[in-house]
Amino acid sequence: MACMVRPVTPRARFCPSPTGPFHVGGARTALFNWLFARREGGRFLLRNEDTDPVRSSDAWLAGILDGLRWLGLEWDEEIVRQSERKPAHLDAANRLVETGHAYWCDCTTEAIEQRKKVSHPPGGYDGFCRDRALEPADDRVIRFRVPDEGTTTVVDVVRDSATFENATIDDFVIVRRGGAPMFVLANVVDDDFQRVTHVIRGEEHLSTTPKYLLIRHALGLTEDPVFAHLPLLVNEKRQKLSKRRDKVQLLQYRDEGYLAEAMRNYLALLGWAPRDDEEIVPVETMIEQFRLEDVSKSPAFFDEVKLRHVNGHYIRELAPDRFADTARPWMERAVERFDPQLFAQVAPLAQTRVEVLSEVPDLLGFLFTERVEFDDASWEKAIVRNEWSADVLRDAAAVYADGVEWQAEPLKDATAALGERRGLKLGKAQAPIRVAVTGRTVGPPLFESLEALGREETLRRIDGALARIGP
RNA sequence: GCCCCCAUGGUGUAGCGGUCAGCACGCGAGCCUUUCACGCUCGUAGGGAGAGUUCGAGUCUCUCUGGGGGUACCA
Repeated sequence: MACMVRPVTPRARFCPSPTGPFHVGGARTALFNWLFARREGGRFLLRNEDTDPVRSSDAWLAGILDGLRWLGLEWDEEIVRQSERKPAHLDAANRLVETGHAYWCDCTTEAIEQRKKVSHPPGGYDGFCRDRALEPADDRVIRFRVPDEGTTTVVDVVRDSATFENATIDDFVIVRRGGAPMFVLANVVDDDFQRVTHVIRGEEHLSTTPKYLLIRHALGLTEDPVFAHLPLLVNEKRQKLSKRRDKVQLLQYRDEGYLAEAMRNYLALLGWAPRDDEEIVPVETMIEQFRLEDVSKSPAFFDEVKLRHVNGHYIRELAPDRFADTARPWMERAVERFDPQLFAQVAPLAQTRVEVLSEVPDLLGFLFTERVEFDDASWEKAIVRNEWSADVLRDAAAVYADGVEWQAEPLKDATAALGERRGLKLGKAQAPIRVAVTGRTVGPPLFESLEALGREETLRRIDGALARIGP
C-alpha cells in the first residue's frame, strides 16, 4: 500500500509588536487567524514581536492580550517571546554569511546618501560592501545579498500571486549595528521554529514577503507557508487606519460600551461575509463558514456607524437581566445616586433605545438624581410654546396626588383623560409632564418612568416645573 | 522616483459568462405608537473609463484613470 500522506495540522499565528495600544486592525488580523485555525482544526499561535527594544514594552503586550481575551480569541500554545529568540536569529544570520547569502557592511546612512548624490541609481542601498568580505564587528550590520536576477513570486490565497523582480529589491539589513536582528529575519526564523503553515497578516506586509521568501530559501527551508494578505482597514479618506488620526484603540470601544460579540462580528465583516444574506451571525457560524479563499481583496472602511448598528442588535438580543447587569457599570459611573433595584426595574426601558452602553445613563439618568436638568430646547418646545402646558401640569398634579393607582397603565389612562378634557391627545398632553419630570421631550416610556420614580418625587418635579414657569 | 496591490450604490459586501445585479448599514416615506426607539413595509442609489475575446461580460484579456500599500540599522 502506498504510504499515506500525513495530514499536517494547520498552524496560524498572530504576531503583534507591543509598541502601542491594541489596534482594531490588529484585532481583525488576529480574528481571521483565529477563525481560520478554528475552522481547520488547527492551532492559533501567538508571538510577541518585541525585537525593537526602545518601542516595545510588556505593558503594551498586556493590553493586546487583554483585547484578545475580551474578543474570546484564545490561543493554543505558550506565547513565544521573540526577544528571547535572539540567539537563533543571529545563528541564522551567521549561516547566511557563511553560505554567501549575506555579508557584513560598514556603510553609514550618510555614506550611502553621499554616493547616491554622485550617481543616481534607482533604489536605496547600492551594494557597496557586497564583495568586500568585511569581518564581523559590533559597529557593522549584516545585509542580505539579494540575487541580481530572477523573480520571487508570492503565492497568496486571497490575491492569487504577486511577482517581484529581485533586481528591484535592495540588499536589506538583517542584523543591525550592535547585533539586533531585524523584523523579516526574526519573522522567518520564528515562523519556522513555531512550524507556522499559514501566514495570515495585513496587506502592508505583501511588499516585504519576497524578502521573507528569499531568506527562507537561502536558509535551505523548503515548503513555504501559505500566505494570505488581508485587505487593509482604512478611514473615510481611504487611508490605512492610523493611531494618530483615527479612533483605532480596541479597548476604547469596549470602554464605551461595545459588546465583544458585536465587535467580533463587525470585524469579521471587514473583508469577509457569511454565506447567506444575514450578516449578523453567531461565532459558530463564522467558524463553520470561514474560508481564506473568500476574503476580499479591496480595502475596507472601518465604519463606526455600522458598528453601532451591529452593537445595537446584540444589545437587544440580551436577556433583560443580562442587559441590566452588563449596562450597570456605565450607570454606576455616571449617576449620583445609583440604586440597583430601581435600575433592574427600568433597564428594559433602555434596551431598545441605545446602541452603546455608555448611552444608558443619558437615557435613564433622570431617575437617579435629585435635580432635573432641563434641556433648553425641550423646555421651549413643550412648555413655553404650549400656552396650555401649565394647566396640564396643574391638572396632572391634582390627579396624580390621589385617586390614581401608581402603576403605568392607570397613570396613562388618567393622563389621557385629563388631556381629553382640554381637547389634547395623549401624545400632546404627555409632553409637558415628560419635560417636567425628565427635562427632555424624548426619553423612555413616560408612565413606566413615573411608576419607577414614585408618586412623591413625580409631584415634586411637577411642582418644580410649575415654579420654573412662574406666575 | 521605483516596486506591488486594489476597483459593484455614500459604506460593507453577494455574484464565479446569460440574474429585474441580491443582502446589510445609511438616508427618505409609511405603519405601529404616550415621546423616542424597537419592529414591520415600501423607496433611494451601483459594476471608474476605453478597447478586445464571446452569440452574450460586473464576471476573461489589455490599456488608461483613480485609490492605496511598500520602499528604515520600525514591526
